[in-house]
Amino acid sequence: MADETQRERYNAPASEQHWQQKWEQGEVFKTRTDPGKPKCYVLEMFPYPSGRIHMGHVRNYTMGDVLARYKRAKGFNVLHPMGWDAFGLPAENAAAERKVHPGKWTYENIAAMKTQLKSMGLSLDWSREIATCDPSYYVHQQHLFLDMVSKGLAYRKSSKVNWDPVDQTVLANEQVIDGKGWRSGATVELRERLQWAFKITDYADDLINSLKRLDKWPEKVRVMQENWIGRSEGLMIRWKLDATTAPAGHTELEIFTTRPDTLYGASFMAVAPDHPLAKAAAEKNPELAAFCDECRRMGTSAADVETAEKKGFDTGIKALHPLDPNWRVPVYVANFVLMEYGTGAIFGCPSGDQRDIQFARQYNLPIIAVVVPKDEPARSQALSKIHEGLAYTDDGVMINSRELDGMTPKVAFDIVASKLGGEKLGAGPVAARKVNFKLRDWSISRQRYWGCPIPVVHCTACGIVPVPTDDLPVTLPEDATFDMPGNPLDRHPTWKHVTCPKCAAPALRETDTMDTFVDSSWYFVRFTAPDAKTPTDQAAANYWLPVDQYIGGIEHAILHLLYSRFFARAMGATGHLQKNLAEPFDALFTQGMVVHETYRRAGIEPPQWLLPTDVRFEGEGDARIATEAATGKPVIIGSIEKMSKSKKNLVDPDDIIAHYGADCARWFVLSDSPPERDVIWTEDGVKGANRFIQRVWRIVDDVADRNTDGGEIPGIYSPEALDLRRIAHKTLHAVGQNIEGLRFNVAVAGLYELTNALSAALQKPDPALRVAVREATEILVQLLAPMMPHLAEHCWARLGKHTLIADAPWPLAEAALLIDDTVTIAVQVNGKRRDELTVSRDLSQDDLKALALQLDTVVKAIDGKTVKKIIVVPQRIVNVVA
RNA sequence: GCGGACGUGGUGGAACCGGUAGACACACAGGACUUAAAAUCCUGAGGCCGCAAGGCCGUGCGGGUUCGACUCCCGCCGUCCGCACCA
Repeated sequence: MADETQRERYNAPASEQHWQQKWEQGEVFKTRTDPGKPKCYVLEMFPYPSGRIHMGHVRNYTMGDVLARYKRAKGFNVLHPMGWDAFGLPAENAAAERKVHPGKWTYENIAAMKTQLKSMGLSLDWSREIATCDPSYYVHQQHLFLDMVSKGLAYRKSSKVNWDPVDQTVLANEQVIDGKGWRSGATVELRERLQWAFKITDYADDLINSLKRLDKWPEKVRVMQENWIGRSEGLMIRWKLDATTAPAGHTELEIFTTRPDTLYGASFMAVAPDHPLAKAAAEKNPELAAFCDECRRMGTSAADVETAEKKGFDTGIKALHPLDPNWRVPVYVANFVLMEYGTGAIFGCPSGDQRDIQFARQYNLPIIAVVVPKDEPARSQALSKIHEGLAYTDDGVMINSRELDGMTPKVAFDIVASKLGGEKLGAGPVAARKVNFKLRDWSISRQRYWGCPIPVVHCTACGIVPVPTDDLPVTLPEDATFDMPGNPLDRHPTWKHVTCPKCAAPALRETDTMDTFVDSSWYFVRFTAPDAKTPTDQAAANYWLPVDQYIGGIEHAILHLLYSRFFARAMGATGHLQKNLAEPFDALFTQGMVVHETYRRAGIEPPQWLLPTDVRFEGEGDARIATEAATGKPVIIGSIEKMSKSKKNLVDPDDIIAHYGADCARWFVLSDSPPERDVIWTEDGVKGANRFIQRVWRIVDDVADRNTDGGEIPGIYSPEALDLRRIAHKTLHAVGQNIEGLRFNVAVAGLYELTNALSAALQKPDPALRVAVREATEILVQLLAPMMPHLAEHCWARLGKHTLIADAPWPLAEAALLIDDTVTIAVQVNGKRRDELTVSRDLSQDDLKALALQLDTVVKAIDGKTVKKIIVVPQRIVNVVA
């Protein structure tokens, strides 16, 4: 037996390199489509090739890898691919700043990050690697695009677009945050432009309804998507305008409402400043025109909206109430009415809407309560609140509403809908039921170089002509310039000048490229057949899809996931995927961030942040004192925040892997914190993980030294051996369950327990334990394998195995060992724990009751009172009620 | 404002379907080994009272249901996140 001083420490960096080579040489993780085997598609959101991986990547890919390796061991044919979301602005910014071509920059970054990912020992099938910037990928995207054009799912529309004056590009609504560009932070302007868009609104209903079926998605994400799509049922109502007051040509005003039941509470109409009626009225009214301009200038940021007053301008126009033509309602232009939603016009019922009541109070408009609680005193309270300016928006009964009085709002809604639906205004009905969505079509045109070219040609004679399939891909020109703002493709001297594919006349190429969200909306499909000549290989797609477990950050909860869901449907409609697939991701998991303390120089404003590696610490716990390593000057230990370049609270995965090894980093990010929550990166935690690795190695080395595998399996195990076997098999069972449920932190805790039990057993010289120790050690190593694959391989070899643990099947737990012969049962008196009993598990309830009642502690607690009843929960508890 | 999640020791957290709260880890304290340190091993620890045995309290707060509540229900308080004038 090697004594402790002789025993070599586990050399992680050397071992890890060795085993990574073995895996690569054996093509261990190469996946083939095999309909004979059950499949499991594990996918982590692919990275943007920024240049270096960060701890967030380490956490994300480790989680996926644990699941992938586990499923492999369980006998699944696992697809676990990796690629690069490689188009996007940073490459162009780098080109402008450093005079390096975006392609060169991107591919160099990919090479660097690929090396880093490989050093993590992930069980990836690198033969399926995809880079979305590669023509071999985007050629298929161009095919998909043209097929979507022919199905009407991609179309051009003139629309107001969000123009980012700094990035010189159009932004999707989703990329505008509080009125500012999501990348540049510049205030976004509105411009009219012809844009390519995807008809995601065609699927609005399906996208919202299908959310119900996604029961393995976080509730939070489903709710976010539901809110984003924003379905509401209501009524379109056309109001006749009083001809003596309305501008010429305007005879009616159509509004959308979800509350037609409150029509008798109407006290005003309001239109958006950009509404045609507002514009027409403004033509003859300079004051109104000025008001509309002022509204347009008003910020739309959250802060602006919150503080902004409800402002309006009475146009003098009157609308005729649809339920009473003698009732004239004034039409205002109001700053809180949005042109983009509904018809850009509303009717205001102040008593039932908080915005309306504010508006009405400001302009002295009538406030008529129409819905109030059915019974007192709630009704009086609601009425007085309305009087104070608080709208009543809950359910109740109709009042002040003539024929609707006494009805519920729901019934009133239906009555109004059918009444007005049956009446005519001109050729059409006065009102019609309508479902409205907040979701807009997805505008994909970007005035950028580093994106997928939109494969169409503009011909003066033929209009928009698709590039013929044989001419695809339309590739990006290499010799673009990046030294000025604007679109490099548009100012390229020759690229856009082509002949029309239809009439051969000189024509112009489309110079817009696609939003990079398009690239990531179908990459998971391409992974199933990355070399197919067509965008998809149906057989492969049918076998592999949907993705069984998708793992990524919550920041993609809305856009990426919604777009991917749309693409699955659009690809079904264009024949690239089976139609009934629809949902691309069966289960979704959103992992938490990696966070770290922040450090800054003391007494300096604005803050000067320091890297953790530049700070020295003295003392422990709360008494820690930090100084700057280089100068010895005091450093303030700040709050724990998401690792970011700006706060410099970064830990470089490369440093950790070089020093402690990938397994250590992997183990750390899996430990302690539940995977959906943030994990705090600490040096102590990493050291703890490293201690555990060394401890496992010592145990395995020790067990191997003792050569215990020669032992005969005894007919009867000693009680101690049986205990160890029980712990091993119970842990085996629990770790499997916990990995499947992605409760990695709980799995880790179980592995610590098994390790503790094993070290305790090793301290005992009992030879009867040898076989059980050997068995428990092998189980431990196999359970560690998905999480710390290199260490596990090393231990496996040390235990004399000549195969890779990566190829070893997951061990089977012996069912008999999962059940204890004896159980410890808590004994309560009146629900308070007083004692415990260790008894045979099949002891009868009556015997158990008798035993419990004999306990001194129980007798004392009963204190002579009559025992009323005794509750026995088998194998858990006895509760004496006295 | 609307929607969602969460609240457990010094810290991260565990606790199956309502059944012994605090597993496991970090930090801490004490001890062993060592000339010393590191490494390793052992022990202790929710709070209060007590030498101890033991007792009382205890999962944000207040109620309720139950033989029994971290878990279920009602009402508060607090933290975090998402959306935001969506008619």
